[in-house]
Amino acid sequence: MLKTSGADKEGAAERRAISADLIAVLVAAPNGNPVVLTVKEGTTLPSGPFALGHRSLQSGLRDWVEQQTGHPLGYIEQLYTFADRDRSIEEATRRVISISYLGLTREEPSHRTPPDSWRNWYEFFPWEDHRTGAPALIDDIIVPRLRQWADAAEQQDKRQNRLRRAASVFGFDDRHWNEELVLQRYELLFEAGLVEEAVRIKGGTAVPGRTMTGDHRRILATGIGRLRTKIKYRPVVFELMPPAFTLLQLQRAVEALAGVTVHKQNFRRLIEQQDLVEETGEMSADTGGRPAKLFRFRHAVLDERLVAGTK
Amino acid sequence: MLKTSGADKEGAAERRAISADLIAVLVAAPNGNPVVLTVKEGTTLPSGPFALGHRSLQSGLRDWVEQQTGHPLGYIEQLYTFADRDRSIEEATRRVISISYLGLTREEPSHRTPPDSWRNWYEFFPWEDHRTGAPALIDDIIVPRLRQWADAAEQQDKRQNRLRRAASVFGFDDRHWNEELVLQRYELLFEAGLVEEAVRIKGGTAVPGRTMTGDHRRILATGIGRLRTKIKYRPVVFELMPPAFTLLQLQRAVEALAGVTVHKQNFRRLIEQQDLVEETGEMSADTGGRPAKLFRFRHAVLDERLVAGTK
DNA sequence: CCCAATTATACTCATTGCGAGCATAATAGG
DNA sequence: CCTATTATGCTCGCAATGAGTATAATTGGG
Repeated sequence: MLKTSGADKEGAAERRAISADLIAVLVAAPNGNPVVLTVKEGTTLPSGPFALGHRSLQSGLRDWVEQQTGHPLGYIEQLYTFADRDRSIEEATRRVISISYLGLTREEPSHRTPPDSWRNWYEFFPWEDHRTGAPALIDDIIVPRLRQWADAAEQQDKRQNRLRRAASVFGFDDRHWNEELVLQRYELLFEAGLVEEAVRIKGGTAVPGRTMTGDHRRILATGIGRLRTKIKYRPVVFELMPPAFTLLQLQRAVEALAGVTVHKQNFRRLIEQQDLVEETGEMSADTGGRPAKLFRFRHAVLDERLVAGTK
Repeated sequence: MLKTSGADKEGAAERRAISADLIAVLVAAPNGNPVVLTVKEGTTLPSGPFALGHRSLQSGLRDWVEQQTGHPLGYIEQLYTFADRDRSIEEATRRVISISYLGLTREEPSHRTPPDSWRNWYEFFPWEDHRTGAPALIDDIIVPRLRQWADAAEQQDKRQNRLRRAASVFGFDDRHWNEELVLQRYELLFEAGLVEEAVRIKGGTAVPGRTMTGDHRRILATGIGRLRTKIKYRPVVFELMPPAFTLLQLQRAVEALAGVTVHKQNFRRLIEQQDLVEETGEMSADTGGRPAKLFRFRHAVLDERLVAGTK
């Protein structure tokens, strides 16, 4: 399988059968709405074959996105490379390697893209939005069905195990909700046969939540989870913000991504004591209450030190 | 470059030119020695073509490693996928995608592998071992040469920028050392022309530190950095430990990976309050001082909750 | 013009986590 | 018996953090 060196002959036939795709999870957050770019009526993440023309994966992705959306891509990060044989049916003889990326863009979804191609990502993961408390669907549907699934195991210890895992990722039986475990929750639901993608294979009925082609929803879950982790220790939210913003707008963006609310005063304390922003001098009028100062991101912090994030 | 769908015809010719490799960063820590598996006299990481026969990348890697070393692979994590055109010379017409993995193994490097194929990883990164204080080579060689490099920039602000970056990743000018920035330090040295791999291209002379083939040292840096981050929030060190160990042995393993020492009492407090281990009932005789209790990892914690690591 | 609703912003307080140190216990080896 | 070495228990103080109180400045509706 693995040899100690790269160049050998017998691998040549196999190599021909390999092709590579890029898959992008492109995120924006116009007025506190967490959205992701999709194609084909929200069923598919934008992707395509990886060609030779580009210097690197990142530059290829960046060029393509900027051309498609007309907006600069602020931040790019590689997510994961998938190459499992069961990714799709045609791969019995041919292997597709999919390299997925997370990209953040500052701008409002615009004219260049069809209006419905940016989707609120909670359509795909309705159980992930806890900004107004835990969604009813968790207690009403998900937890009971996970309990059923746990009970269905043969051995005692396996039942316990399933229940513990379920409780720990979904935060019931007084564990608390950890918003970063997006992928773990999706995988648990998949394993329990509660998402459409699993139903296709094993049968049964899924819990609510829009499905996607192939394993795209899993890739999206990976991206959201990664982003939720990242905002806590790197100032990446600013890649989603307009040049000037109020602190509440910034907070709303963080909350949109994290899917939980934060304490307003403490949020501001954190942002300010880290010197992440500076006042523009202007005020925002349309806050609906007392006018708020406008701030901009201090780009200098990126050089000064390896800074913490927003949480 | 990217299309909205995977299956199109014009990409076919290009696809044929793509091949995929796996590259492994395999780590062990026999008696507090951080070692990595290498081939070709320590110049190369084990790697080989990625074949179609396996269900997934991970299972392929696992099978291969267990067969080669005769020891089970405790933990596997994908590191990064490289596909930049300038990775090597032959790739003008053919693109090699390299998928790199980090793997941890519990056992002592053994009979199955030649004795020198496990190398202390600080041979490759002598500036990374701060267990007995900052290595002299940092103040004596690296810092002066980085200052030279910073001074060599044309514009004032670029000089400042370089100096700030250098100070921040290498922890001089009273910033403190952040052991996680392994990759950032390597990349800075590369950019400054101070590692052999850069010297090959730009000329000049490198600072001490064993070099590797192609970009293997960069991949190793990625792996070490990732592992240093990971041990802080996931209990992965235990994958490197024998079934029973003293708390000091555990601490030495953590220190070996992190490259810094930790406060003994606080370390124990942390381990115990997290319920990561349980007493075996046995005592270790050969500690050289007061006998120490032997502990084992509580595997149950992996199900119970998403636990923190050792720091 | 006043009042309710909404948002901004300044402080305070208690708890926790964590770095750092002191003190004591138990062994080996000379 | 003394010293070196390791194990282990405990305390102190600071910094970060979660949560609440109080006050200021708007808008919009009666």
